[in-house]
Amino acid sequence: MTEDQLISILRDSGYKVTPQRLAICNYVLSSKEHPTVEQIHSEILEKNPTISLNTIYQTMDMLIDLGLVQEMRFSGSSSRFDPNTSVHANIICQNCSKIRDFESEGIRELWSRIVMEMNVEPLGQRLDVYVLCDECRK
Amino acid sequence: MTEDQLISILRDSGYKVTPQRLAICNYVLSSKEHPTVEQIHSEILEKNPTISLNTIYQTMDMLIDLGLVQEMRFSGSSSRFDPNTSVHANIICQNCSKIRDFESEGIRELWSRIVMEMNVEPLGQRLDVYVLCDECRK
DNA sequence: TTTACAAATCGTAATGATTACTAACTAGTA
DNA sequence: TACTAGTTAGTAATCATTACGATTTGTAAA
Ligand SMILES: [Mn+2]
Ligand SMILES: [Mn+2]
Ligand SMILES: [Zn+2]
Ligand SMILES: [Zn+2]
Repeated sequence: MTEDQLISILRDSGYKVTPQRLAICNYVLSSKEHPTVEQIHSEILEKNPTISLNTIYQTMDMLIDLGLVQEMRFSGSSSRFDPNTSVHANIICQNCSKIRDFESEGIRELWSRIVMEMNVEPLGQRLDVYVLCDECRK
Repeated sequence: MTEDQLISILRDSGYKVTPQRLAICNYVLSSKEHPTVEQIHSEILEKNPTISLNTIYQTMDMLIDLGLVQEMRFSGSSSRFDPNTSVHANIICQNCSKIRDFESEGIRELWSRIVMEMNVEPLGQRLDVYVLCDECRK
């Protein structure tokens, strides 16, 4: 998504466009790390040294409201945020907590069959697979 | 699972068999509600009026260690515990938070294909579908 | 451009679920 | 029966998240 597109979405939904929001959105929406608020905060702090942790929380609430990110809660750690809201699997290492996305035509197709079998209208989904990643298996 | 089987599992794993543990396990392992610690606690209190909330937490940790339950964290509410650790989907109402399990040969088969495509050795999984349940759609 | 105002931000306080601690208790064993 | 390591209950501490309020700012109307 371009910055102009993002700005349109914010304005259309009645959200004001602020430098803080742009900085946070730019980082989060392009992130592959499924970052925590703390990670987002320390990243943004480098260029915007007065930004509040609270603003990160509020902006994540906004992004959730807009359907642009999904919150993922875990035991033993704080929430992580996923800008990929399409059907995909999160491959999560039980040891180091790294998360890798897996997306494919196959998984979308198979998941849509499962949804059909369940006979529901999904508003969203969370498909986690818990593994030991290659590094942690060594 | 019978109580005798449960007792064997506890003993074999070096856990002592206490009345508190039996009461909690009997309730949780047969529950379909994906209960919270609070729900478990108030349920157990009726027959065991001095049981501590802390004991519920510790027993849940034990059940997780034994692989007999899975913890599910959510935004806006406390953890819920699922005694069904096999491959299944949790159909979760975004409005009233009720959770319904969906299990079938189809979903197990399709999920195993997805796992094959991902080329991982799963230690577990969490398949959530977010919906509005029949009641909440009215 | 200036003004008005609702919304956003920041810093901090409050909340609440979870975890840590510890003295008293008990299941399992010899 | 007596011993001991593990367990429990009660409570205190933690810490991620949410609530609050004074100040600032984006937006749109004048
Ligand atoms: Mn993801
Ligand atoms: Mn379930
Ligand atoms: Zn790892
Ligand atoms: Zn509902």
